[in-house]
Amino acid sequence: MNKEKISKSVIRRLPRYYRFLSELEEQNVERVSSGRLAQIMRTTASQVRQDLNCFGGFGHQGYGYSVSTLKSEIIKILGLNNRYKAVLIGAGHIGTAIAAHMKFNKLGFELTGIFDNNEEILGSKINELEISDIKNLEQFCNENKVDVAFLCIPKNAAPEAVKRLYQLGIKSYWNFTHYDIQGDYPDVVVENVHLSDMMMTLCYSMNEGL
Amino acid sequence: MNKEKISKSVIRRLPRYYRFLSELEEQNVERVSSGRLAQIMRTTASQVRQDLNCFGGFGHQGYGYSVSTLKSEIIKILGLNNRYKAVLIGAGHIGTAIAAHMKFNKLGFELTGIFDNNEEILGSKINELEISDIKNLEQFCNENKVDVAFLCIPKNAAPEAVKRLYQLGIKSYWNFTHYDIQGDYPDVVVENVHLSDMMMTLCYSMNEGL
DNA sequence: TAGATTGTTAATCGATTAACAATC
DNA sequence: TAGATTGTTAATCGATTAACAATC
Repeated sequence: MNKEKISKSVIRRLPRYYRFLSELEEQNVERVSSGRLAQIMRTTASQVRQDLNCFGGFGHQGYGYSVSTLKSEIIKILGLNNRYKAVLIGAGHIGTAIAAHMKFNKLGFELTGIFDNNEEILGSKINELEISDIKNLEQFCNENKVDVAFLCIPKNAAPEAVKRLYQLGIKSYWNFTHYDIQGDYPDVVVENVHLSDMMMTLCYSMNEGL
Repeated sequence: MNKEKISKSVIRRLPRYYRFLSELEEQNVERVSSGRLAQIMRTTASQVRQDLNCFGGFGHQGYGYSVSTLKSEIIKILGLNNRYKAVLIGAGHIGTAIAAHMKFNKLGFELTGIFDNNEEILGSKINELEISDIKNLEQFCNENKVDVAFLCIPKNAAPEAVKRLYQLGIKSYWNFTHYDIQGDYPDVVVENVHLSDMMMTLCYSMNEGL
């Protein structure tokens, strides 16, 4: 694997490679050329080869890429074989949907705890996993190794929650709030999901034709 | 407003300007310089001025930008005063969360219909809005103007659903599935939300330190 | 007026695309 | 061998940052 820092643009394309390679594999396609892959991904063969070459020479001249090898290499690169232990903070609409819907173990994660402060839902279950009182967060994290937190709480509750999580040593976040975690904790890994920003972008695009 | 095509990168930053300007307004801040705004957004003053200048000279030399003017200009640019009529297709975990959680009318939209094929949930309500049988989609869309569809269904149901929606004249989509709409309908406006891709990216970043 | 800060042009940086020799 | 297709270098394109004259 290459030493050079891989650019964010490349990384963001890797899951798409992974998805399309999985499809090809399901269709029992054995090999694929950069040109064909580019077609599927709606990009250029050049980009495909550039991207894949960041990580090593997976291809064979005159042949292309082996679908199964390439797929498993990308799994390794993304680290999907991990089982990072995750806690979900906030079992409201979005949090519940995430907990119930995501196939965590195909994505490198395992959901090990769900926390909320709403007494009405404490004790009820999402996919076998009980919703715990946020008061027990410290105890839980001290007893169980936790790698990452999924933040599905209101924005104004976020600073306090992150403060507690950070103190517990959790430095990776999947952040559905608009709280700017990295602004306060620069050493942290964050993936932001700003659904309302995306809606606004969509709104702009719909306008654009005018 | 400028004729030049505005780049996607700029557009994706507009919601963030909007959010931070709203915050400043709440704090009764009257004016803001590109430098201050850059600090809040964690970018450069240069970028702020370049971005804003795509749309016209909202600033005043030696003074900066008026928070309220700038905010309302960005609302206009994004089109947040619109009430685009939306239907939600699929009232599963994600669909329900979206319907219940998003403040559509602050984001340029109005949710006017929810459709599903699961008989068990037909008739139940999310925020006053009844879940309708997907069989009635055509009838509903013919009787009501619909501008955009939010797709929260499984991937394999997506091609069929989009086919029907497209035939009904709906050419804008907020797409939570992995179905590549633009591949099949190039004239369509799509905003994709690929939550699992984002999880994989997070997984990669967590790995990276190793 | 002097200081601040914009709008805008120029310079830099990074990402994408093209080209082609290497080679299976 | 001939054809296909990679890996990689070079060229292009676009986005970000720097610089500075204009001006409030």
